[in-house]
Amino acid sequence: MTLVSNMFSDHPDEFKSFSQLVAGAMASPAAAAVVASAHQTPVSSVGGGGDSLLDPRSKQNRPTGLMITQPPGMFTVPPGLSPATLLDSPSFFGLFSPIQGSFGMTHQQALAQVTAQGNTVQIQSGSSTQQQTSVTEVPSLPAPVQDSLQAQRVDSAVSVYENRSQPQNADKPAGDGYNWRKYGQKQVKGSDFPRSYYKCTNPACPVKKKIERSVDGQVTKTIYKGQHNHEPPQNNKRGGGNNNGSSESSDIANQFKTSNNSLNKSKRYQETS
DNA sequence: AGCCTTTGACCAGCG
DNA sequence: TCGCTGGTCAAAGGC
Repeated sequence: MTLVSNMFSDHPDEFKSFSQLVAGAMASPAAAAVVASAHQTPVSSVGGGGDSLLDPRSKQNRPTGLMITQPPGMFTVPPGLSPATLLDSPSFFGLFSPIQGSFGMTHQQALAQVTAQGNTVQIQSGSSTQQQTSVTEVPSLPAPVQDSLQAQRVDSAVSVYENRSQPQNADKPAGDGYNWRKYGQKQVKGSDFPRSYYKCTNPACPVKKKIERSVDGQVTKTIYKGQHNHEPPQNNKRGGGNNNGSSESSDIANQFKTSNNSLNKSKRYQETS
């Protein structure tokens, strides 16, 4: 984080376009992890362990095209961390504690607090082996899901370091602590790659995620979204569109809307696994 | 048998 | 009002 922050602030004229910026970021795996997270809310920034991302010079010097808006309550974590392992990580709560005033709280307390807030967590992931910067948004987990994931998180915590150096597999994303079922795929406007839609297979789990993958199978973007426990159950009406009653999902969808011409939904891509 | 993926169709939101 | 777009459903087929 600090490395990139310094890169922006020390060389304000060095990156003038998105491609230049990405190229520069890719030169450093650590830098790649924060390319798209340049603009953070205060909550987002605490993960950097300080004020490195709050440097006003950084904001001024970045091209506007790079700016990615984020809903409040999102923050970034290093590549390779899964939602489940993230929740189990002491550093995860360290990310929240400065804002929440929860220094010294237990994992259970912090977990409950985060869940109650219904925050969405955004993870930026990238590696030297990936040509795209991955964006992962992770929802806070509903309590039933947290319970069901307790055992899984033990294994996830062990494997997190192994995963860091490996490309993500969107088709078999069980490594993030969830079991997913794909329920749709579509070519979306403004994206070069098809977007796949996954649901958590756990009946008590409202979490969904969208994954965009490049033609060579690399994950370019992962967006998690979840529903709060107090929200009404989903309408099972066929073809419901945004009829799940979740305002959050609309916000996230709008976050990635663009004005480019579309490739119709009929255009499908065959994913390889 | 059960779960998963694929994919055409449907629907709501939005400009 | 209408067309575009993203998100979802559900039948069909595969494993």
